[in-house]
Amino acid sequence: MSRPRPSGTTRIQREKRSAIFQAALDIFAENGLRGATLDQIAARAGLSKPNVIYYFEGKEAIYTELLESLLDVWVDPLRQLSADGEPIEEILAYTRRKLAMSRDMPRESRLFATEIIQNAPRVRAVLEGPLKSLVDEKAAVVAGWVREGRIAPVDPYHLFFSLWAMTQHYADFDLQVGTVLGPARDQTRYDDADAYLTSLVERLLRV
Amino acid sequence: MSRPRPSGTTRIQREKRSAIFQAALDIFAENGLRGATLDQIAARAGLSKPNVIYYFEGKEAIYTELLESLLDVWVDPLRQLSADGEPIEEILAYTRRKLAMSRDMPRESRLFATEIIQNAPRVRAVLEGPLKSLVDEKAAVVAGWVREGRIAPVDPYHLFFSLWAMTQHYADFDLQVGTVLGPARDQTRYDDADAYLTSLVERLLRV
DNA sequence: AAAAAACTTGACCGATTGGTCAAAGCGCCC
DNA sequence: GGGCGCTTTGACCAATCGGTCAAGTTTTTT
Repeated sequence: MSRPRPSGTTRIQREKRSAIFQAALDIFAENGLRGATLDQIAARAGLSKPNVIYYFEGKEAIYTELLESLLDVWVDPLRQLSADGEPIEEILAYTRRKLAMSRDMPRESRLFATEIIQNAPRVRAVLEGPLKSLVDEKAAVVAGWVREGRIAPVDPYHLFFSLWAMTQHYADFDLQVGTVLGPARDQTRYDDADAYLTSLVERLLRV
Repeated sequence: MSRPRPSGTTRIQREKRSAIFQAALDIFAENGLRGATLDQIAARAGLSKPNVIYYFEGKEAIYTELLESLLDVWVDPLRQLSADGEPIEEILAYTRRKLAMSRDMPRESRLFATEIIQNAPRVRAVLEGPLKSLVDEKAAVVAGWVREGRIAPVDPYHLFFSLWAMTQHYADFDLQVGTVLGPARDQTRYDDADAYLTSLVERLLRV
């Protein structure tokens, strides 16, 4: 409240706020909110600490704004799941979208994972509202497919849980996956995962 | 180095060290190493901060000792996977052991999850050594079952990844699971998960 | 029961933390 | 090019951090 926010949005504001978000994503994903420091974020963004505070109310504000700005992107793959398509193809496409997000946005995945593990005091409302509604809606679609006999009987909610778990695992537990697979399979990791998940979904859902 | 460790192990030492471990498990699982404070741990254990330091070298020592003491328990379910049993029954039993661990040891699950997500600088050696060996050994068993045509062809490593991911998901993402399922299904959550995973494993592996 | 050993803690310390503030720099429009 | 508002920062602050220490209390040993 005490600090007057700049009124109009200038070019510099867009650039610097974006740089801070990028830096904060790195730092928060690796250490969580409490484990991250403003100095780390400022250093990574190439700014001084007071300068960071000039653009955001404080450390927690960076965290919550970052989280909220990512939530939409994060649940978007599920939004695209269409009741009109061929059921198994739809679920396979959803699985691939989620796996691609693990490959291309591992920091975001880790950020959410850390937040949820630590009881998400900051995104609880979003989980309980929009996310739950969306999942309920799409679960109903899957339940419809089951009723029509177009896929094998399956609990839609646990199906989603397992898809989330398996795809996000490759981002969140990247270190473990890399260690167990060894350097030889570093290149093909996500291709192998894609093939495995494709086969799993088909076997699970084919009537 | 400076502080002389007590020589023999007394009753009080066992009790207090155990109390500190329990408290530390709570705190570390929720905040990670950097996010946890000695004051929090001491308060939860019902001790003064200097008293905690009396029993451990420092915060990091509590963390690493805790982690190491849990590692054995954590990978034990996989160790029990026997090449002599009926393949699908063996993998189902393994899945159930892992799911039971999520139900009964959620804090431990979250502690490991946080550690791995944050690049596990402290358990890397264990991952690269003993864990990798164990997984390689058991993956060979599964590969053997595939070769003999006793289960459907799968990549053993990705099979393990998916089982880890799905079972641990119920502990690590408990808040999300609970929110999506709603209070009505709170009681049956783990029974439903068990039924779902049983069906998934059977459909995935049955020839 | 007395001495030794083990245990406990209030007071304290230097380092780091999130955040403030006044003053100096900079860019952009007239 | 001069002025005004946006931007930047060095110096600083109170709070909290991990950890120390000397002095006391309790438990165990003899």
